[in-house]
Amino acid sequence: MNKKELSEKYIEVMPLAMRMLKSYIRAESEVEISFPKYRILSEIQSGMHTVSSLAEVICVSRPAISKIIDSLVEENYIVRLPSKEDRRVVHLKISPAGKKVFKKVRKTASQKFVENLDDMKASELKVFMKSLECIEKFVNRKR
Amino acid sequence: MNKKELSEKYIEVMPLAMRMLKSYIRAESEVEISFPKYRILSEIQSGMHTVSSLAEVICVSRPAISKIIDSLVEENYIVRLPSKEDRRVVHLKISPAGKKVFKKVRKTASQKFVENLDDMKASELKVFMKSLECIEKFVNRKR
DNA sequence: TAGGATGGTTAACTTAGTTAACTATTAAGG
DNA sequence: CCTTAATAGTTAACTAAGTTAACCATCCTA
Repeated sequence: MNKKELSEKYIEVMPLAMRMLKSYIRAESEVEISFPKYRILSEIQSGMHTVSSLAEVICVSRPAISKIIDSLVEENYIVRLPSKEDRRVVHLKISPAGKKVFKKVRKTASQKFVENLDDMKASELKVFMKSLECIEKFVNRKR
Repeated sequence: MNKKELSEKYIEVMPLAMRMLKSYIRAESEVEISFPKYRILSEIQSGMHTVSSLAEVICVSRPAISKIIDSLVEENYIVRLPSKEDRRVVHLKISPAGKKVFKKVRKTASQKFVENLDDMKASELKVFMKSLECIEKFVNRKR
């Protein structure tokens, strides 16, 4: 197995896979949301509730996060809550509206995705899942 | 196998995989190049030599491609050659400098990638390759 | 208690994308 | 032929998302 070949395949495939995903996220006709915003909502829900932690997990600068937060606050999808313990930090909380949008977008994306899977056999699905887990293992090694 | 689970895994893993790739492309310290530019150089070399064909394969609007081409021409990495047969079309050709940069960046990215693989066994590499092929098959179905 | 570290924001800028409108050219039907 | 439609590319005007540098407020620590 040629490692160089492998890396070239990776370089070839990932942008396509990512583009497909983005098109799913943005395919929601009623509630439009960008992919970065979707990711932020998602991460906040799974416990990342400060600008710094978001910046770290998404691997983006803090000002970038701060600006997207501005826009999400503007849209009433999240609220900024200054911390009592440490007055430098601002806790980010998803609003009911934000939760609703997030769920809707996730559902639509998931449906689109599933549509694309509908003629796959169980065995193929299993292979697909294993593939994703393999990629996941790769991106998570050596942090 | 739960299809919804599968889609959620996909949504989780792909952004990470993509971010890793981008960091490799931009890791070249001497010759810095953005990922979209890298992709365009890559596609031109594999035969896509008009704005339209690039826009289609990269799934981006033609004006977007046209503008990046402007910048690549400015940097002397590619040249625009008006076609003789059809005077509407402009053929894009990579310059020696462009080829050099592309190769250098690809080499660096590939090295970084390979570094990350170095403790993988042959069998694991094979699984990885199969995984990428699986993803590839998925993104290429139903066009 | 002074000095450095941390958390967040603002400012100024760049890149990459969008749609709409335009020019030039080619293809096609009556 | 000649008008009309389609195609290739660019320009214009705009937006989103990213960068670095600089700044303020707060907290920690020697």
